[in-house]
Amino acid sequence: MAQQIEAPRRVPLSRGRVLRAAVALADDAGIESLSMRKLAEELGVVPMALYKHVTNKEELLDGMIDVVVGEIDPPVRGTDWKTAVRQRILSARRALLRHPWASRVIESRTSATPVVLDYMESMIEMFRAGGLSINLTHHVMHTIGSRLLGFTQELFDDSQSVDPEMRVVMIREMGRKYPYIAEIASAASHEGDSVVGQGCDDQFEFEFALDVLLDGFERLRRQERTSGHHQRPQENR
Amino acid sequence: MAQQIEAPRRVPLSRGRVLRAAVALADDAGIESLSMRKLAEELGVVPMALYKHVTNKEELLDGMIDVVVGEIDPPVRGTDWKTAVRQRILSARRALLRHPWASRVIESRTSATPVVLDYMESMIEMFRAGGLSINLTHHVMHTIGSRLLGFTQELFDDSQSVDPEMRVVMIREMGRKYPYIAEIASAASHEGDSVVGQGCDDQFEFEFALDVLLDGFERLRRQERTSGHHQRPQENR
DNA sequence: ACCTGAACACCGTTCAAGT
DNA sequence: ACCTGAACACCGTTCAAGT
Repeated sequence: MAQQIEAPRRVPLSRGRVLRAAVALADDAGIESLSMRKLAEELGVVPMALYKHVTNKEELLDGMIDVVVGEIDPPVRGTDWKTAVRQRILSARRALLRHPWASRVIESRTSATPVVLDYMESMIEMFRAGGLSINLTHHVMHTIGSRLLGFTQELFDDSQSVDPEMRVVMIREMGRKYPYIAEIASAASHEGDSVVGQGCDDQFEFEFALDVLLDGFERLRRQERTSGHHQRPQENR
Repeated sequence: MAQQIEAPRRVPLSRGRVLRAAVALADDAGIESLSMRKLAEELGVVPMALYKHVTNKEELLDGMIDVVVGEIDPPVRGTDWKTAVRQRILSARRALLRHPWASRVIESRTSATPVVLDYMESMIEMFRAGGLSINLTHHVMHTIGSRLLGFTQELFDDSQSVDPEMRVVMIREMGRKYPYIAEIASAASHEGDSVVGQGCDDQFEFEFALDVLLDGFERLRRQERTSGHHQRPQENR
């Protein structure tokens, strides 16, 4: 009868369970504290037991990305290509914001998994259905880059929150050496209603950039249809 | 007299020498084999000696980025803002291509060094001098993101070279599950003269994307000047 | 055949002992 | 006061020994 009490969580390990536990651990404790050893401990298992379901840590990370990409909504039907693409990418962004570690892990990936390829395939299909040529779609995919999955490579991380007073002091301080940066930082503090009083409205910036791109693509698509062939945005050389 | 022979390279360590050695080591052996211990060995020094010139590995990486950013040409004078920005960013790209590890290290950085802030400050100055408002410049900086330093966050790494025959086989193989991706990959193989017969012309793709963005910014700048205030790219909501 | 403990070959960094 | 060897607290993964 002691047996019943002793081994209660004999849920057998599976790839799915390993991946879900890894995602949960990264969500809670941060990606930097996700190690094979800690994950094993979390699952009440010896480290080497993980290697039965995942060949190494790289593949574990690949699998975790697959979980996140799996959360992206399928394309909506019955609208123009631009609206459909826009909505899908914003859905991807929502998935990514739920897992703050995901964008950094995606950046570190060296090759795409089948799940990621599926996503890319269906995004390409949306552009092609919208009437973009193969070549234009190709360039569009390169141009949109990581935004396709709902994030942007920002040059610096301004996500750390500082209280408004402190922020004003920092901006004034900065203004001595970097007047132009300070000007922007200061303007960002007062701008829209949605800005909480500090830093940038990331969602606004993301959508702004996305719309610059989509509008540019639409313009190129129209050029293509009238001129009959694809051409560079402008002759800039 | 043995002394003269024994200690020939008594060049004293300095922050500059440490950073330059680190850059050289990363260039030669790859960023993944840059460790404090190996760098110390390279300099003929005990690991702990490095910590006199660099407080930890993070700061070493920051310093390495500063070396790369220091290689970017200053802005050219006497042209319109778009040409000047374009040329500067292409110079940044050249610096980055000389140090293939740099873009990944930049991605991993959490805050900007003074050298990087200097660069950003002078880029903002270029947009402002071109007549973009503070707010528009702000959004432009977010939109351009990592391209400001000459690279793009690509979703997958197609840099590994495969011989053309192998490539054709891979594309056909892929075509079964991912017809749209294969279509693009196949088109890319035959496209321009500059394409070496496989994969994408990264330089073309970079400039294409850059021009989509710069043209979009110029359009918004003109809108601003006629309407008197800044507005979203289009009313897309 | 499966599972797993110990060990290997590394890390970045602390710290106390040596000069 | 400076320098540095050894040690600490981790890694991911191999491998051989145990069941």
